[in-house]
Amino acid sequence: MRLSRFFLPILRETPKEAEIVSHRLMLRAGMMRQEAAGIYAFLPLGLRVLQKICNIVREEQNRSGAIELLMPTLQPADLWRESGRYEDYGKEMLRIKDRHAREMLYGPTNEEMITDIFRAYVRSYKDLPLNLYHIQWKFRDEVRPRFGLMRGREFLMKDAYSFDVDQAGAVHSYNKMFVAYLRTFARMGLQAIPMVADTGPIGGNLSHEFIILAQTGESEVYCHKEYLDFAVPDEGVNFDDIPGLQTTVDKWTSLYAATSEKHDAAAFEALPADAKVSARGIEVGHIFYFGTKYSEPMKAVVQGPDGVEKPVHMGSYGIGPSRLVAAIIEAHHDEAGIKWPDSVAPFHVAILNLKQGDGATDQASEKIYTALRGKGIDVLYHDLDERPGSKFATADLIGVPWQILIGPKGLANGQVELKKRADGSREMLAPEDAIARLS
RNA sequence: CGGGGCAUAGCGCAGCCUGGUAGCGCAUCUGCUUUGGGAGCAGAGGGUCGCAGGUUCAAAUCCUGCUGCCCCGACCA
Repeated sequence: MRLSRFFLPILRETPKEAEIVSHRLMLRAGMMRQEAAGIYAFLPLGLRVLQKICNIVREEQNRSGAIELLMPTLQPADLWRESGRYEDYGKEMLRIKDRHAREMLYGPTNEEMITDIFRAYVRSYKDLPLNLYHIQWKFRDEVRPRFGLMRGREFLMKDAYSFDVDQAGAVHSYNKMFVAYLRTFARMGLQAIPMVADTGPIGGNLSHEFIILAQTGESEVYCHKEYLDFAVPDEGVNFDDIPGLQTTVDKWTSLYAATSEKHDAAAFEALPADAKVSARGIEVGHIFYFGTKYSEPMKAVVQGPDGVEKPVHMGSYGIGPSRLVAAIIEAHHDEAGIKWPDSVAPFHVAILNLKQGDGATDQASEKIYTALRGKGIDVLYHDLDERPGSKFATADLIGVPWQILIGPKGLANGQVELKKRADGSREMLAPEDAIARLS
């Protein structure tokens, strides 16, 4: 992508409404724009990151055996009357009437709808287990939205719903998601720690929040230090290996880890002094097992081998991709801007032509640009007529992992400079070598 | 929802107390010079001062009401 043909509205100064670093940097980097309290438009750069995140989420959901579908944002109120949650949800739910005065709502979550879909088609235990997910916008009319994408009212959520004949099956489904989540966050450069969680209005009795540690986190969390070094299962993990998955989950839940709501001060104090980690955390995922809470009132039943109909055991599993954009920035930034992990970077490499209009640098830049594109690499070519300093600042701000600096000085020796954004390291290379390095 | 604050050009702000020509920096446009860490000079464009009432000869400025947004707290993926 040539910057001259892209839409990247960089802000040199920070809009005053932005308090936390991810919010500031997203606005400055031209990733998003606020349209109302807690409601944002994703601009092209932000969308690229969001899509990368969604794709990782999708790959890991698929790998674990979950199946993607897409439910609507608007739902009929009647479904929610069946579960009893239409009244329970309160003002957080955005209620709407259509032209026929039918009561609708903008979905804050989808348990009722997925249960409705399930019960319409599934009759037999032979069709289970089943895990259906979608990635869709949600709306929760928070009293006080804040911190940009971190706590918006409209947010993108991946929500998966599992269906099993019995509790043992449901626990395995839960474990699959547990492991899929470990992998998902790790791939984004985040060390997420599963913590014992409150089940909240969704209900149930088996639940974990996946928390990443960050100074600007919204809640106090407490955990054992060893979690920070635990290895995440590799992509060869066998999701059908019931005891194997259980062993992994047991390991990841063996040590103390809790958010402030579930904090047990005595248990935490009992840990060795150097093992105690008390920090701020950002919730990036939440998984629940809630049994027959919805299947029973909504009559989502299957016949077992014995011919008896029983309500299915369900769980639901959320990840907030839009919040993750902010969370990743909180974990990966410095004074100059964002430092995207490769896996979610909006572009893999930025070419900075340090003397636009100069025959030699123009030619070298074009050549490298074409070569990288030919290899299918996401490259942003800064081809505007700006001074070097300005190009450096822009590239550092938007956080592209690699920068190729092409200037007259280097070219005089037949070299360009390759800079790694993460640690600022740089080296002079022949253009072909820089290209090879990035391939 | 309780408490606090803000609203003046795209962004950041001054002006308001003490009413009288709407200003500064950055950004934008034109030209020339410049080109390895947010360039210099010269010129230009851009604002119903959040909205609605009121006071006054006259309101960005004083008064009343409303709306939007931000922060702290309570609540949540």
